[in-house]
Amino acid sequence: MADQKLPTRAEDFSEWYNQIVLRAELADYAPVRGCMIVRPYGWALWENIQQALDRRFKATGHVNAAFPLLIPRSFIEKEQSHVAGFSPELAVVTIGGGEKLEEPLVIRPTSETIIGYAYAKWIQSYRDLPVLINQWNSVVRWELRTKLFLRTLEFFWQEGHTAHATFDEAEAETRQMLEIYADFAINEAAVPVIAGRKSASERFAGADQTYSIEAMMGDGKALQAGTSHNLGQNFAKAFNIRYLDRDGVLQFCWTTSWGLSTRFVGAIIMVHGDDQGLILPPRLAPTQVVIVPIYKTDEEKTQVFDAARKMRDALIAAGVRVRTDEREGTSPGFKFNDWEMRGVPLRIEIGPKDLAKGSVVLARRDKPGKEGKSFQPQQGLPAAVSTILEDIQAALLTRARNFRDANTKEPKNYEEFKAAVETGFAWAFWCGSPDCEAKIKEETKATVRCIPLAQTESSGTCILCGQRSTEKGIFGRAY
RNA sequence: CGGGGCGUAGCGCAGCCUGGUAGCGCACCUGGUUCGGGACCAGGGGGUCGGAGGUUCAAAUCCUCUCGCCCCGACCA
Repeated sequence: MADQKLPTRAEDFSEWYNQIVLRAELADYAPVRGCMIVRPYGWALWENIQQALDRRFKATGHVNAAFPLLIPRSFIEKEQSHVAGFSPELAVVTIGGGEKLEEPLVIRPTSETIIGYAYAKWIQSYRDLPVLINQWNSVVRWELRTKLFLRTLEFFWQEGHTAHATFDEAEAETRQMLEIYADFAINEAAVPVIAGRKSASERFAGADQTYSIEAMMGDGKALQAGTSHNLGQNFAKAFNIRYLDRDGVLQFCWTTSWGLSTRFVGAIIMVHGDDQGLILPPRLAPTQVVIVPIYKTDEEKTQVFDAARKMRDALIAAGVRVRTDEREGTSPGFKFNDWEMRGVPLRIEIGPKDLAKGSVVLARRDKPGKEGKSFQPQQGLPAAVSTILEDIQAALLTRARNFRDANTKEPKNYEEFKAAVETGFAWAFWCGSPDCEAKIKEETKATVRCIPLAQTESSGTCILCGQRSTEKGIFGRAY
């Protein structure tokens, strides 16, 4: 049993990640380079992410729809910076039904253009606004370097697209969706994120303003976990999305778009996972509780299974996502490790000794070994389990936040800055010039992840050039 | 696309240097003993050695080309 242990995160973070994805059966490699098969367990996690987000979208007035996968190439070319940004990574269909197509079709890398086309047809009057549509789909971007969940040629996401009468409304929408992403990340995924504005160089192709939520992974690197764009009137002008205002004047709409992808699964893995494997936040875990029955004889087995199933049913009735592991031929010890690899937040062990005492053993995934184990009476178990799951959820967030804060420095000078971004984030004033940004990246591999919306000081000097500056950025090496 | 590494059973690898017709561990199947932290014994199934071409009596092994994957860089959610 030599190969049962994962490499530790300290040894090889990248390999640790790859193996968790494969061994927890979240995803597998596809026959096409850079593509991913999302396995049922990974998809179940994604479905829970979808539900948590979709709920929030609906609550803020958005509706879902579906737009086509294939887009006329000319559409992509209508918005200048959009085509410049995306053309290198487009997959293009040139043959259909055995015939060369008159106009090649691109497989959507994102849907601003096709949606712009539709919105232009649908919107006539200010009375038609705002339009608040989201779609759950997959998109294709021909990336050079891929990694399961974090960057694949095809990835699953949601993309929201809205149209408004004024800049202010569009900006409010952009910021609202950013807040929704942050709320989701923190309260559902227990992933602490920093919400902020992107620098010009990191802006979405075709956006006036891009906002993002940024999280710190277990190796100190940053991951952009969701983005929200104020597209200004760029796409409205490219696709002629116009409305007649109250005064009878024809105006261009103001549009937004925002997306969060299966990359977020990668964030959950890298934020919470430990050297035993995955740790899933209870609110998103496909299985929140696993019951492992322990027995020797057939008679014990019957009794233990019976008790385990009753317990399972009581937990289901209490709204807990629970399953019993009734596999034959594997030892309890194996099952413990197996479910720890898969990140199940709470394990219930039940055996003959527990039946005799009317108790069970609970083992928390977030606290390895004895420390996380406790005896619990079978009476009132569902309530106790719910409480513990909430406690785990909170503990994961606290731990992740502490880790991030411990690895976030406020360097006084450029030397300290360089040291800080070796291991984590640096929170530093930046003059805003692309030159300084580029030079910092060249010298340290770190980039401005975002300029946080929550600023703590009103002015200082740029960490590189020393010019007066009014905003601090979060710098770090990014995935 | 540049640099590096690797393709041999589902997974991890040995064999290759020095050609002789494929092996180990894990996993899988069967039976038995086990079972409160990754069990053990016995038996068994599974391979176009990434692909194509070449050299040779004979190629996993030598030569040429090719495809793919992983890691590191440049670009990105």
